[in-house]
Amino acid sequence: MARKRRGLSPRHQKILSFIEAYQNEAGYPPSIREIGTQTQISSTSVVNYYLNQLEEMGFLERKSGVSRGINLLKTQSSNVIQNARKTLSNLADQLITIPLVGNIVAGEPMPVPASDFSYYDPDSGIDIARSLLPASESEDQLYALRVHGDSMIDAMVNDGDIVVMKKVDRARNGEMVAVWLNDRDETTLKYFYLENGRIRLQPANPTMQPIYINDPSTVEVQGKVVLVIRQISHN
Amino acid sequence: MARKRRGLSPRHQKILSFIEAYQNEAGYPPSIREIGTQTQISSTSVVNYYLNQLEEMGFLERKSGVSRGINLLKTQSSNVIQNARKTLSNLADQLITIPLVGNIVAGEPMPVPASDFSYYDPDSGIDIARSLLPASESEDQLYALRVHGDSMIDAMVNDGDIVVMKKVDRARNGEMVAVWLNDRDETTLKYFYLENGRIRLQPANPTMQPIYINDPSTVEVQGKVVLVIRQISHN
DNA sequence: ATAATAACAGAACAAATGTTCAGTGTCAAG
DNA sequence: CTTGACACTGAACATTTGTTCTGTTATTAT
Repeated sequence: MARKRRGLSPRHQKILSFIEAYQNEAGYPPSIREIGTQTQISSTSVVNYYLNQLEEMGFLERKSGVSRGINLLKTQSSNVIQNARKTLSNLADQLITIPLVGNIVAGEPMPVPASDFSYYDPDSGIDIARSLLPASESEDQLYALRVHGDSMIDAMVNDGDIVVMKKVDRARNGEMVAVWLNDRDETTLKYFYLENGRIRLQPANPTMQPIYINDPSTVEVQGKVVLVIRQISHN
Repeated sequence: MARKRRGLSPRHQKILSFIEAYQNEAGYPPSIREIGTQTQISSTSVVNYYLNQLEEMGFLERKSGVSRGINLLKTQSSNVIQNARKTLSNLADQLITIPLVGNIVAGEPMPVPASDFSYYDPDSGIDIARSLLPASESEDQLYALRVHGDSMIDAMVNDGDIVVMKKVDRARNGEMVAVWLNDRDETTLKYFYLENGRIRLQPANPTMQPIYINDPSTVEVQGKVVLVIRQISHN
């Protein structure tokens, strides 16, 4: 047997990179003789020989009979484009738009989007960097509300703040949730704890006292709070 | 005189778009005869005639003597790339990274970046959608701090919250600022009001009382608060 | 060493392709 | 109408270019 050909020989590489450089510069592929001259190959048949190999390896396509009928397949520039596309989609992924579906007021039920609300118009949405959200949050269950009034100050949430919520119907212990209290006709934001049959709603403000609810059916969990944003307006 | 040639005739356009399509498909430009066949031009000399015109108009370059020596200059695909680049930079503009330079604690002076701190390493930065910030905010003066402890609850800011600040050394009335109180050895976040020589520092929490300071030299304005972000962690 | 295969040389050939040129028709301005 | 620029035809011609063929030289396995 003769020598094994593993991967690309220096000549293969030289030819490939020359073709690509030529193509980028001239706008069309080089001829066989031009390739030969630039890669120190004296005979056109040898260039032909290598081109056929490169075609079999899948690096290019040739059209027999046509001058300069070389179509580079795995080029550097195609990588550039692919990378750009990748970066593009990555960037797009990093920024997600969350629909601002309404206001949250203590005295009235808060708006909750329908179970499948992917069809909303983003006429009023807020843009959030993905990195601000918990890593695994599926973004299609998120919506945002603007807080109206000072009634949420025990949750450290101000008038005008934006709360980003995730649609859930049951809360786990320690999560901050928006709940509707049936017996009080009131919406509130509290940390949720279910402790041996009794619900404890703990204000975020550590100086304030929790609410205890013995009948869990009187609280309706509207969603859990994922993010609170306060934009300070300067006039 | 003869008829004026204004812009591109249908034939010019047909030839150009064919060359581009061919180039994209095959990876190399078409020959003159191929162009003629596809654009219903019977004579190679006419194709040559048009190609020379298109070259003079700057749509392509030709290398005399070389087969398929056509280099398309103003192609659609170059537009695609340009657009992608544009979109890319637009997207990048929408998302800005703000350096997280340290913690803000009531009992000690808060870190303030140097006057020109554009050279920081973004080892720990937070990404913010531009739309969340006041429109005209120049982003190079922004930095972020993480709040440590419960001492800012009168500013409605919790332990762990992130405050995005803008570097200023003087505050205007109504702005929320971080100030260092010399005589108390304390950092605090308050709304700033200068009222006939006296400074009023108003807590964000409407249930709390303001601080009045008669000697303006005892307060050092460290920056104004632009945004407050609270990430609710779910374990 | 020897055989087999890969790598290369050189030249001849044929096909593809660009170039040129002598004409023809058309249209609009003078 | 005449003229001249423009649009176009057809074909011949000259190069460029890919292809092929014969042969030589290196490399490697047995």
